[in-house]
Amino acid sequence: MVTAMHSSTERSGRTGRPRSVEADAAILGATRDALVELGWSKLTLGDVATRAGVAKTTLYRRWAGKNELVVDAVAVLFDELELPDLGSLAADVEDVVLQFARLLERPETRTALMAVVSESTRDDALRARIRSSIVERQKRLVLEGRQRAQERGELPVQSDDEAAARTADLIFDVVAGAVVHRSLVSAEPVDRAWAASFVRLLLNGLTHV
Amino acid sequence: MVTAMHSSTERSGRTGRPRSVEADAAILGATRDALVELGWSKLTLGDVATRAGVAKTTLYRRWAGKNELVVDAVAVLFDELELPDLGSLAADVEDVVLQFARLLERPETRTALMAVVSESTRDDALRARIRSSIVERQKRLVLEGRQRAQERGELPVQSDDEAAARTADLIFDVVAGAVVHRSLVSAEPVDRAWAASFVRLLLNGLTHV
DNA sequence: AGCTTTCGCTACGACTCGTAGCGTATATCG
DNA sequence: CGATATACGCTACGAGTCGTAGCGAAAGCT
Repeated sequence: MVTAMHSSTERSGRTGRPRSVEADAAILGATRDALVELGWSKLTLGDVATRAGVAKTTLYRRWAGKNELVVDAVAVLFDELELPDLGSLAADVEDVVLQFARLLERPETRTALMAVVSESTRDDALRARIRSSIVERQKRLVLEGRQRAQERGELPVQSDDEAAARTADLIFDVVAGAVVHRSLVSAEPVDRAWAASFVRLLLNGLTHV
Repeated sequence: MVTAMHSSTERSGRTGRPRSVEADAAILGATRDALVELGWSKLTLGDVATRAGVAKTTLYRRWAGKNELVVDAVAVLFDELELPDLGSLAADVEDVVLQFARLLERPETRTALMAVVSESTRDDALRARIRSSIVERQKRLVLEGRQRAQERGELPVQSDDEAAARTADLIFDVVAGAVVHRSLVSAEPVDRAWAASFVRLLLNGLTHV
């Protein structure tokens, strides 16, 4: 393993000089700034190092390359997403959709997210990193929403655990995929009107409109 | 305008030596080959030129850069998609979903599609190119499917034309987004089982399962 | 013919990459 | 305290890519 976990405290048996945590924060912040100003393709590690007030070699000591660095820099932004309790499943989902859309409107995430996904198609380690630090973390929103909807009686309880897990994955792909496609590919605004019609489709289906 | 249209015949008032159409085909083919072997990030225009048996300068005379070249090289693959008539809306959609998934399994499209979308977030001309040569062209599948379903009585006819257009766009984003997300982000297989449960969700909704 | 544009080729400066080597700084361990 | 171990900043480097310029030759049109 080239790069170990960064966020967690691994202050165990290590004996030498510890890595500066301030440098870590400065580098990730500088990476986001550079993404905003330059975008993915024109971002260089040398530039990030200068912005962070850090030597370029320090960057390479901590991250294997641009891909890994950007994933870490962007991942934290997704943790801001929260599922509110607005009284109904439709309202809850609609709110999260709008939150997610606002996140995708930010230049950092716009330019970085699809780029790292593209890179991950030829790099298994990178794909695993994206999954664990972004995708898998946000499935909590689906699980929480379903739990609440079941308590309200809006959704039936699935007895089979495996089937329930598959359904949750399906919903996640549909919601995240639709919002990403609308926002980044179709390049049309995800506003309240679109979110409302999407949620109606998601809950009632095409034939029950 | 740096690069003019390539596909259409613009054999009008031009007076000098015409551009070689064989070169065009060779370049686009070489681009796809290079995408398969190297992936987006390691693909270089010099390498493509060598593969195509063409001078590097010829490439730059026709395309502004890597982005535009790859969009043209990949766009034609999407025209292979066809909407079959299997008797029911569900069966038709399921089949297209599987076709689309197979297209996304190919290394060329896997690595290129998300990359150019990422680049397009900072390049309006590129975004327009993607829309006109890929996205907008494939909406035909949605329109055709709806038309057929309405004739079968599976879907109601929307009298308001604007509302109908918005619905078509919504469906397109949901279907394409879900398949792309499942295949490229979640990196899980889009098999018959997944396609079936997705179509069930799309037609009946979460609450009518 | 003459004109116009494309072609292949070579060469170029500018830039980025990722690494190596060095001396210095800052921690833990005996 | 000294010894050890690791991280740091800095400089320098070869390798590779970019996009462009300049040239003579080729291939169309009128």
